[in-house]
Amino acid sequence: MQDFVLFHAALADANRLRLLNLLKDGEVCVCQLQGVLQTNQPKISRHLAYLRKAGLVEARQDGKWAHYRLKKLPAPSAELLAQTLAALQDLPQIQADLKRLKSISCQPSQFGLPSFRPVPAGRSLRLAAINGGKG
Amino acid sequence: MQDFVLFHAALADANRLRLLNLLKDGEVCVCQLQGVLQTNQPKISRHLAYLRKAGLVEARQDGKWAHYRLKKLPAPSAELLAQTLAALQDLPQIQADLKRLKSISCQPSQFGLPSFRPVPAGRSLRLAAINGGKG
DNA sequence: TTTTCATATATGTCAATGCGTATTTATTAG
DNA sequence: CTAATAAATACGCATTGACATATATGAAAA
Repeated sequence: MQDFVLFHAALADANRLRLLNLLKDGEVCVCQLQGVLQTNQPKISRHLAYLRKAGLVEARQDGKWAHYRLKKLPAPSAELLAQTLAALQDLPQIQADLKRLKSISCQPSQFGLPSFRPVPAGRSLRLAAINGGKG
Repeated sequence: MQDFVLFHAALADANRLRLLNLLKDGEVCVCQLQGVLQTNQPKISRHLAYLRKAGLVEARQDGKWAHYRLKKLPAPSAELLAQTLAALQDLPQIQADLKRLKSISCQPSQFGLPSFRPVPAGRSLRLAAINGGKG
């Protein structure tokens, strides 16, 4: 019972719904999430931590970047989440978020490029390449 | 967006999930809901009011009794609620609730439940006076 | 090494929510 | 009318959650 309560509580927040929507097609870097939601970084981090504790997402650390993705859920929850995300697609803001995500690469400082370019996120690029042959 | 948030917030409570489950097969009197959940009356009333404001249930007044039922929901929410209720059916407490509902008729005074739970320890002079004066 | 930067967490404040108790409203009975 | 009963609401309190600011951690750069 408590599982259901926590599950729905995790979805009962606009920021978290937007975050989950951004993760629906694969893992995304925190800095991009911040760029899309246009808010301060601790806020993103807190909501991601909430989702992590609720078991809805998991994180992969890659150097100093953290990439989040949806977690594989047990049967009933997986269906519910999928259905919720599907229903959200009608909302203009949700569509705008996805559009914006595509236009934002993983550039932490939004107003100045770092001297390196980690990876233009998403797709099939493997950051493991950087991990293995870093340098 | 806010609709989704309110919807999930309404489902993010064990009492409300149990209440919705009890309503899934048709309208039920408040006094029966109280009998099944075995708790004080204002608690039931408050959660029902919450569900009413969230648009998930509606009430029918019948003399001094109130009967609640699930409200017809717009497409995405209806599916989500149905799926949630279906998933709940696996829980022992949810099954027990339904079973008890069938065995309870609409006669509130039978349950012997006060509208509030009296203080356990002696020391409440007013309550003692009332109880003593009556009996 | 130190600095820089991306992310996480600690802290303090404020609003929302849930609870138990008490009271009020509305309806029926005498 | 008064009394009794079903349900809703008001009140005080404790817990939770969201937020902004500040600080800590940890990895890469210089």
